[in-house]
Amino acid sequence: MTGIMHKEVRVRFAPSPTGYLHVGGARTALFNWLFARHHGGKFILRIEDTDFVRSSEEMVEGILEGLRWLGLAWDEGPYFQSRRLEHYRSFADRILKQGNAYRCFCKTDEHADRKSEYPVNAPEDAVAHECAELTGEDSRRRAESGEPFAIRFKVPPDKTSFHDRVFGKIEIENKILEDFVLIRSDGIPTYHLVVVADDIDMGITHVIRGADHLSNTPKQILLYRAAGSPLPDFAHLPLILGPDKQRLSKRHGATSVMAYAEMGYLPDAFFNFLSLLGWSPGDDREMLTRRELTQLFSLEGVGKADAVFGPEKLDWFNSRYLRDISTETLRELALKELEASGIECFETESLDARMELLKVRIRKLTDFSTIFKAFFTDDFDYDPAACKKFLKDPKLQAWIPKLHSLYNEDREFTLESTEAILRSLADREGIKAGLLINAVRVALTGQGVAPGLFEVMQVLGRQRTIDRLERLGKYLNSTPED
RNA sequence: GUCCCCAUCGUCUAGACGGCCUAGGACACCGCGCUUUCAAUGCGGCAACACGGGUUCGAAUCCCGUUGGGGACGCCA
Repeated sequence: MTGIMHKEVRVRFAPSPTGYLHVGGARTALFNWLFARHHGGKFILRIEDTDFVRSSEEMVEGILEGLRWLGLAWDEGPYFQSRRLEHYRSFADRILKQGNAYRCFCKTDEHADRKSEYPVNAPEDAVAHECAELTGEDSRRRAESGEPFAIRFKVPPDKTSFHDRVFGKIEIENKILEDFVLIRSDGIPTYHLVVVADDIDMGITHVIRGADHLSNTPKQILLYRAAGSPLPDFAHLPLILGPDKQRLSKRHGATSVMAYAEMGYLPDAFFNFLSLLGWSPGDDREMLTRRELTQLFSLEGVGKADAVFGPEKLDWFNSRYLRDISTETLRELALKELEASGIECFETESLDARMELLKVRIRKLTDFSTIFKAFFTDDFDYDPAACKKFLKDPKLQAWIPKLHSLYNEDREFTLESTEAILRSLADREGIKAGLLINAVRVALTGQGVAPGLFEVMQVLGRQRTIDRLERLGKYLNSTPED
């Protein structure tokens, strides 16, 4: 156990499958992964599913899916705590035999009562447990007679302190700690026990987890001591909060990692964004590859203050990654997105040209099936705002058919010819070209904003351009002026 | 209520030994340029050391207090 392996860094991500992988958990996993990779160590996945009521198989799958999407491959596991119950029991027995724990025969609701009282009583110290005073003889006899009991850790007097790699020295008075349960009366071990037992067992060298565990750490340290095991390094990560500075929750919208996948974010962008939440390389760099991140990551760069999860910057990262991606990859992603949205894409030949036009304008993959839908299907609507802005001139009713027939006669239909035709029509009519251009943009894309109009014509092709002009003509005729 | 922790622009943050900080970068936002709209891009702008005391020749950086925020106090994890 010790010896040859003692230098290898071993970290773990230990989610409980009572929900999907949320951004906070993902960030924790990410930092663990980065730390392991940086040190050439192992990243272990452990599922903490000792809460049988709330845990589910489905959630486990969801968590694995999220980790895979983010590209956080684990080196060992997943280990399931629900399959190691015997192990924890023997760990607890050992503590019990040593006299560092005792059987508690109280009913569970007795403690519930006491708990409801304590904000009123505001006791200095934790409530005492009379079962701690039971003699070994009594205790054993009652246990053997079949009376149900829990096993509680006997918190020793004095103080407990430790050095956290991000928060520094943490110290508490042990008397504020209640004798906590190790094994419930139904025989199922609790979190504090399993986490310590497993971390010892799996040779975890660095416990990197959310700061919500900071005040639980002293209890666990007591357990390490009782077990006679050396302490791992602890590094608690500041929490991720919602824009209202409250703990991130469903109220804040999407908190599940897979929701971001579905909204069209790229895993690399999300990865990069997450890596900068609570950590900084120390300089101004922000666009960082996994490789760079791995090289740069260190616990020293982790800040202490909680971070607000603001999606605007994620959007920016995403658009940057989208822009830098290869056309082939983008094409595949676009096709996947269109398929998922039930859009049948026409003319796959000019797809790459369309990608080129669109890539600097999209912020999310879903933009392909929403605002830029008209680049892939004829089944699109005119954006009401665009109509209001660009189709209001009644003369358009005459100009659009003219343009339609001009393009119909234009055999070349090149970038140059299409532009020349439109501009000369504008000249003859004595109007600004922009007026026509904007209207035609609505005709071709349904939107008020799009890539350069004549380039759009090229990627759509002559026939489609003509058809769409005709469609606009009909639309203008059928719409009563206002 | 008790204990623990945190505190730089709206947001993410840089800011090792206190002086290089009239506090830097990025996102967002606002102008201007480019332009057929948008995006991209270039330039410029707005905007922070929570507050109060110390220590010091000198503090965003150290100490104390206040305020604010978060977390933990379960036979949940």
